[in-house]
Amino acid sequence: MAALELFANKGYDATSTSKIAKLAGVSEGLIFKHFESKKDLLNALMKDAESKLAEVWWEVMEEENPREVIRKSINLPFKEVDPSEHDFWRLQFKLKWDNEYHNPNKMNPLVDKITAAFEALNYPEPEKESSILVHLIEAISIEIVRGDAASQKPLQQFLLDKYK
Amino acid sequence: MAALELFANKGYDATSTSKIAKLAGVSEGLIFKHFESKKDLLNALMKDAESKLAEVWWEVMEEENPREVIRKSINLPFKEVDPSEHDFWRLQFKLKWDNEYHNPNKMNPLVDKITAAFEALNYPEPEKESSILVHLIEAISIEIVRGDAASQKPLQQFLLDKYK
Amino acid sequence: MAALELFANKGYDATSTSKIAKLAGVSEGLIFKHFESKKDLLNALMKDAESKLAEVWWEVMEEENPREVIRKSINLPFKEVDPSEHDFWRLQFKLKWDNEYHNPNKMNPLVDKITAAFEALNYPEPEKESSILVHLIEAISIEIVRGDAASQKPLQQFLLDKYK
Amino acid sequence: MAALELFANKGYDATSTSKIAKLAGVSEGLIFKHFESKKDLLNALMKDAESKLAEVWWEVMEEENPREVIRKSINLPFKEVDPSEHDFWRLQFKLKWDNEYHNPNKMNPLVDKITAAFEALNYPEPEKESSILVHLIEAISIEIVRGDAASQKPLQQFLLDKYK
DNA sequence: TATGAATGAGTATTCATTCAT
DNA sequence: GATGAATGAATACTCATTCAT
Repeated sequence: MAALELFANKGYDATSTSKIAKLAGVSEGLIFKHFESKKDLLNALMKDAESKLAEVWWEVMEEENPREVIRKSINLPFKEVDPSEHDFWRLQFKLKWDNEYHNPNKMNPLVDKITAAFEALNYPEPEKESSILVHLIEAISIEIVRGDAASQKPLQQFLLDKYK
Repeated sequence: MAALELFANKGYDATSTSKIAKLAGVSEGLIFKHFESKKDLLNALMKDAESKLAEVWWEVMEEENPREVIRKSINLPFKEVDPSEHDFWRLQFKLKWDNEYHNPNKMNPLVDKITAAFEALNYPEPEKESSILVHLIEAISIEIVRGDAASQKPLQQFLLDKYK
Repeated sequence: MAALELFANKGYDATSTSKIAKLAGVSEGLIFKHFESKKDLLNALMKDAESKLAEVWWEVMEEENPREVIRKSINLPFKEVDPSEHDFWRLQFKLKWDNEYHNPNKMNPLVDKITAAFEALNYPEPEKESSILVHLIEAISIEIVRGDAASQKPLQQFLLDKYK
Repeated sequence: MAALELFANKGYDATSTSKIAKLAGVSEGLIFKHFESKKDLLNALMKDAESKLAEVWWEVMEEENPREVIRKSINLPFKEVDPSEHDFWRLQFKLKWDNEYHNPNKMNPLVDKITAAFEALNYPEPEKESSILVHLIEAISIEIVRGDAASQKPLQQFLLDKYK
């Protein structure tokens, strides 16, 4: 959608409803028939963030074999997605900087899953191992949704080997 | 300065020049005597980013001993700084999302230095090792300037041990 | 009707067609099937003002006995009416302030009838007597439709005595 | 002022800030440097209503002789005023219909003063006499500020004689 | 150096009205 | 007869910027 594209690229505050309307090819008034306010439009866009995260994490979360949990986690950022999805995720990461939208516990389920995997594999400090791996997954994801997949690709195999 | 505080907390677009003036306790007109435009004010704030980076990296960059390079790099995010500096760095990281201000090569000197260190230590894939360590350093820095130093602190010793 | 209630309470300009539609429980489009425009809706509401006035005045106008004319005129504002009618009359009085709807001759028939009565009773200045009594009738009516019947009630008998 | 003129003639809701600005020959923005909001502008206009009322009533209120109190009260609506003042008073009367601005006790001081006068003159029902006279004064005032002074003028002497 | 009055373009949002279904 | 999607113009208000003092 037009709003998603603009919010993701210019930011929420720098995107006027008139620009959204123009890009979407509709009248400005129509936006406010669909959404109570500009903020509400953003909220609607963010609404399915949780379910989308769950969907992306699905493969990891249902995995029982700890070694596979690690492997699949590392692969997460490298999944090929419809590039239009990048807008969505870019907006997600951007809003981490907006206190109103930042939920520091959002990654917890994944962190816990990976921690359990490291535990099962008898790593001496599973929480810290997990914390670091999740940092890496996020950092790589950010570079990729920002458009720099090429520079990150080589890290995939490298990490897979490292954590084998 | 007032502008830095507001830009860092609310974002550039959500911060009006009138709010800056009010918080700074000066007239709105005065701002435009000092800076040509609001953008110019932001630029001035960002101006010393490079020199500040260099300053922060100084210890690392002048180090000759590769093992020490790694150690000092890991310690970078944990340096105690005047908390007012957090505004500055928070703004830096925030603007990474603004294409106009994002310079993907900003980290290069540090990356190169760390790569050379890993090379000297005969790591088989020094570039990738370096790339990953820098990702971690950035990820940890972000959490810290966002206000969550506590959760990151334990990672310091853990990383120091891991890379010893 | 919903429009009458809103026009009478909030005023014509402060009442949007969407609020009317919502209160009436119909679609906004429907309003414009029934009325050409918002103004036309107001006109329709005002349409029967004249006939309603005539109806209210009926008792007075058909009276032959001058003393009875005066008595019945004084009683006019105190007639018990369906309180939903207050919306109608409140709107009437409110629109007196709108030049487009103010008709300074609206009261003429009543004024003339009362003047004739005072004449028949040999009052020396029947026009002025009439003018004043009509002022009083209107002033009392206004207070009553505005919701303050209690404070006006005592004036009824007082005036009846005064003009006996 | 421009706002007063428009509010008095078209009504508060029917008067846009852009029309006010245009009539006043200033930019729309300037209005909001002087007043926080359109409502605040109206409030500012109404602010001195009380002091103006007191000023107009002054002659009556300070009078000791009851006969003179009545006489001066009757004369109140007929005082020659700068016709620009009519805008002010027209707005006052108009806002009586706006619950937010209607203060039913506004007339109390005058009512009380006149009641006392009728009492001193041994009228049997001073409150009702007062109530009626104040109704008349208001009704006449309304006609005059609405622009119909001519039709009301003859009532002045008539009332003076009646209450002598 | 500093103020504060002034502005034109822009903001989110609401409005009365239209029209295809 | 009725709906609901759609719109262009208007609304109250904010913005970054200018300039006389």
